Amino acid sequence: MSGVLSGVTTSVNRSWPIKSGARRTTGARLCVPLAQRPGDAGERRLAAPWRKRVTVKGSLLLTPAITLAPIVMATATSNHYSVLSTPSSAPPPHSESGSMQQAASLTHHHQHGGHQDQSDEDTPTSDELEQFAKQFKQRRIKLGFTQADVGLALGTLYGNVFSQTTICRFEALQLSFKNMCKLKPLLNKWLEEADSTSGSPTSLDKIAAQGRKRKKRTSIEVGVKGALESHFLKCPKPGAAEINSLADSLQLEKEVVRVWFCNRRQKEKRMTPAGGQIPGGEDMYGDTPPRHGGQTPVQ
DNA sequence: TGTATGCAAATAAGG
DNA sequence: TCCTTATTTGCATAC
Repeated sequence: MSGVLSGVTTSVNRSWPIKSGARRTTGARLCVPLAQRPGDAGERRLAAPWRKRVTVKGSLLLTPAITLAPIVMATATSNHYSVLSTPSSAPPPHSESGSMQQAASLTHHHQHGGHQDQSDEDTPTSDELEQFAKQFKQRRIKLGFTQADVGLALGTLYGNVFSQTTICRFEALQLSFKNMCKLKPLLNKWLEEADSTSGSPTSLDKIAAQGRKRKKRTSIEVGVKGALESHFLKCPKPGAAEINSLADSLQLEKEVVRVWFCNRRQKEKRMTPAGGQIPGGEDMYGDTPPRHGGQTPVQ
């Protein structure tokens, strides 16, 4: 579906070799936070990372982040990407719809009742989010949808596709609190739709408005990346003209190259010990502005 | 086959 | 117009 990127790059192949230290080799599939890894927004890796410090409506919630480890383990159901109307596999017997209704209603806990706007009134508490995520997952599985199904369905319904990854992280509470709040209504709508198999799109269109369509992630090939890298070493902050010619020679969008350099600089800074020296010498940009008191570690 | 996760591309916000 | 910083999101791959 989203395989097409207007004319550019989206290369197909794996572009990044798995680093030897990569976590995925550790075997266990724990929700191990990678916060320690410089440069990783480690917070997100925790289940409900926000629970440990988020203040909602003035109240400070602090349940151990661990609380919400993987719940219900999916009973594997085979499938292909399908949209709402077609559950991945034969939908499991619709038993226990009782508890299934809960998730949806849970969401409306605040939202309905009044019809309030997205004001703080609407902001779910982290407990509600946790609860919703949990029940969402249970219901999704019961309905016979995979995470990928849901992601795609959101695209179909709202014009806003999400990846399996995102749905997965939502369920595992591995998104930021704000992000969770943002996705929740969409998922809840989907849930309602999925339930009322009637299939008549309700007020979905309204939500579609939010739909920003994210550019498909460009996969930069290893060779190209190498070229960028070596260029970066020589000149970490190329000017527009340089970016243009680089983009030309590498056959990348100018914007892709620009963003690559931005991200690369960002990475460089992250890897640089807090107040410290770069393993290769002084500040390579030569302009390290004493910005806002330094970089804010991402917790 | 579906789910979990590392790394990084894309985007948002403020300057 | 482009930068920095922070955050969101997904590809690729491990499990």
